[in-house]
Amino acid sequence: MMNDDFTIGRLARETACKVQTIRYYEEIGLMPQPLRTAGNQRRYGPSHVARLAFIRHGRELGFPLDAIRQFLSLSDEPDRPCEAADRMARAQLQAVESRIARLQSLKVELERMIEQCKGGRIAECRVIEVLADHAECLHENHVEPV
Amino acid sequence: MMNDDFTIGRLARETACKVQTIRYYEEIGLMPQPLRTAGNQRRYGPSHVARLAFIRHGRELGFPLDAIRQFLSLSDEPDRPCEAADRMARAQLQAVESRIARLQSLKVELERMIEQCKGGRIAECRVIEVLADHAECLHENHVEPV
DNA sequence: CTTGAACCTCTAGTCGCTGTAGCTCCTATG
DNA sequence: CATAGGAGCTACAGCGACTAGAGGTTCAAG
Repeated sequence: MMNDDFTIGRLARETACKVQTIRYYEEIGLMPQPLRTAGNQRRYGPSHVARLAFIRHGRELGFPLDAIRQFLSLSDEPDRPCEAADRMARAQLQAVESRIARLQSLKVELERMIEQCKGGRIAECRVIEVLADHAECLHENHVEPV
Repeated sequence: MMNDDFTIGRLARETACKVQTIRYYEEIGLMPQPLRTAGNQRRYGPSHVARLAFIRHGRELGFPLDAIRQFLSLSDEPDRPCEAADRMARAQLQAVESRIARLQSLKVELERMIEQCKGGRIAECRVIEVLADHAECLHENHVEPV
């Protein structure tokens, strides 16, 4: 009926996801347990392809698996308001924006460091110097994880 | 002589680093084993403060511990050319730049997703839709890890 | 001398996979 | 029909850089 005839390898190719990753998603309950052949091999159908593509796309957009789990359960209730999905997307946007800001300030500092290094001996190396002495930085606020 | 009289907690406060993290750095050989009191507690001196500050600053600039390990061994040989340090800093800058580029394209896509969502039901939610169908994305290239 | 904050070791957990070892299964060819 | 080998299976270890907790000990102030 639902012709579940894709092997895990086929599913992996279809969705550009590694085989082990699919098994991992199953283990943590993100992908449902598929049918098995008599010889215990997994067999998938189109619904699995769609679900895995959804997950992978979410990951590519930087959502953590937990957010994706929530998106998936939201998408199971098409009549409910999409407020929650919207909120999660906005939160992710915020997270992305703050990481960009953080990386921009790192970039500036690294550039400054590199530019001032005239390629002499370690003793005069600005790169090492700046690392050694935080006071030489312009930015005090590079604290959250990169 | 070198008055090693900072406790680990004091060192942690001094460098804005957690106590466990200091012990972890010692475990992986990034920080040297300090003196111990008769009661087996660690006692640190100014050189430890400097070294840990160096490490933390490197981390804040996004360098992996391995790069920091190299910086540290470079700074032990002040007469050698600083080429290697320079190269590492440039590599880090490149990494930062490519992460910024990647995040910028995520940002655009998230904004598009959010902007088109009119806040109705899940069934019409653009956020869910875009996640479900990769073809709705403009960017094909969001593949590397965030 | 007592209290309690800070220290100690050891272990396990985080996140999202990735890799390996040592099997079994499936299918295509001879 | 036998066999080869690619693909599948489970189970577990490892990555990076910490972080958290249990359960015990030490230190310094009062």
